Amino acid sequence: MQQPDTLHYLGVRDDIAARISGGEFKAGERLPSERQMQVGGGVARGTVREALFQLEAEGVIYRKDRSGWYVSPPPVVYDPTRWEGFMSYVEAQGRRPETETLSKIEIACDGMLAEIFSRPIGAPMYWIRRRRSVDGRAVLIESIVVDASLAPGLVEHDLDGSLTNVLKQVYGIGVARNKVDMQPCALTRDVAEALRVKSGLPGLSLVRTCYDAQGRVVEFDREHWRHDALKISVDIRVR
Amino acid sequence: MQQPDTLHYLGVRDDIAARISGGEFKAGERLPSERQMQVGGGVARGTVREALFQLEAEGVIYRKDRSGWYVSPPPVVYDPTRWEGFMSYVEAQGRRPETETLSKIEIACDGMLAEIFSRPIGAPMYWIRRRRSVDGRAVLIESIVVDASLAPGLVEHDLDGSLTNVLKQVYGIGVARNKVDMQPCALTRDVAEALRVKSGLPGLSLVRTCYDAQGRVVEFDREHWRHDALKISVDIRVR
DNA sequence: TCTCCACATTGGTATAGACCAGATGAGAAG
DNA sequence: CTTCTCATCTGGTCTATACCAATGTGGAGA
Repeated sequence: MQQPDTLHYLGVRDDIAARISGGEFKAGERLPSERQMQVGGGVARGTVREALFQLEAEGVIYRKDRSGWYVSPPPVVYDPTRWEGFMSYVEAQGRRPETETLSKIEIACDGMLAEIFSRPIGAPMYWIRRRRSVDGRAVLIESIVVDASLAPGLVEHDLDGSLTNVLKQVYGIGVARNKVDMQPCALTRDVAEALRVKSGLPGLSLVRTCYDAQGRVVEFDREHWRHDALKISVDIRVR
Repeated sequence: MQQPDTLHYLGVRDDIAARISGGEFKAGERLPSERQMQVGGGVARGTVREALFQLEAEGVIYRKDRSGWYVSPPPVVYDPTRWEGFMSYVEAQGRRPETETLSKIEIACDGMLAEIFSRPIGAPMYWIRRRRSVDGRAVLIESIVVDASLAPGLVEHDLDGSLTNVLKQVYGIGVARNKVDMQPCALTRDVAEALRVKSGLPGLSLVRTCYDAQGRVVEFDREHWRHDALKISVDIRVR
């Protein structure tokens, strides 16, 4: 059965990939179960899974725990040099953005935050955790910290929309500088649970620090994205 | 042996991670073989591999095919808004950059390139393929296309250094605009082979289009990075 | 009609064993 | 001392099986 230059799992991979690109399965649709694909190809279930992992790494398919494998929708394009928020750029791409606030509490500034915000340890901070979705699929978890002294009562507001808008329109806080760090990572337990994916799945970690015109840190934001949901595009002109 | 909330493979993962952060294994060093770790923990080899895959996804370790698992060195920081080339920013971070030219040939402009470069189909182009390493480990494969009419005889030069420098100093071509797209991907067969990694490993695809002051496309560059070798950092001020 | 529960299905984890091909290193040959 | 060969070690692939836990479904009951 196996040819020397055709590994079984790659054969199965190509098979499934062809059926997807051939239109048999469309974006968002469910694939047949692992056991069904197994009997079709005459291979062990582990081999089918190997092929599915491959396609998952490529961003072609994704899984919902114990529900099945689904065809991935196209990724969202993100430009870190633009000021638009999530809701705005997702919508501009013809997709349906959604934000859920998972928690919003007041915390005391710890050592790391003290350094980032240049505030004393123990100073009040707001900590907001949100889940954002595109077309009904959760794509990122973000963990935002805002200096409570700059935006008192922030957590009383509805934060299921654009936080940037609230900061600007309610508190008059504008952002003058944005520092963004991005790094491939594995999604850790708490994030993976909130995204309802398997812990350890590859993802993209995005850390954003926003400064106002006075150079004060306004917002510190850690985002964890599904690796298949995002495409980064930067357009730079000479300064 | 197994607790309900402690999966075997996560236990093994934590074990290995602790030994790495504890200093037992240092960056670049080899871990014990899978079979050795198996007997130590009293688990099946598949379970040990599951743990190793997890650490690989996290960027903590990497593998050399059929040689063993090694501890990952820290990633290189890349800022797409800066004009520095690879050689320059890697060196600035105290690492040792290296470039090998795998091939450099003249090709005819195909449909896709014609559109990108705004040149007729069949126009002469140079196609350069290079492998770049940090501290002796191959981290990316790049595939560069340059308009041959802008830089005649380019491939006669030594390209094992900075291509940007050659374009500027020999041909007087400067870059005025840079468009960079990044997307998590799986490393496909040819790239994986050149990087000597397993095909399908997660990576980062980076596509760069360079324009000169007249808006002509000077260079079109596709880079495929190991996912654990790169960290992206962007610092943006309001325009 | 709606709700709730039991059950079949699905992916997730784990074991054990087998063989292959590339990498490596030790030893033989020059 | 160098070069070549070969046995050994390593990860890579594959099969087969088993059980678990979450999901989704359909039927019973309110």
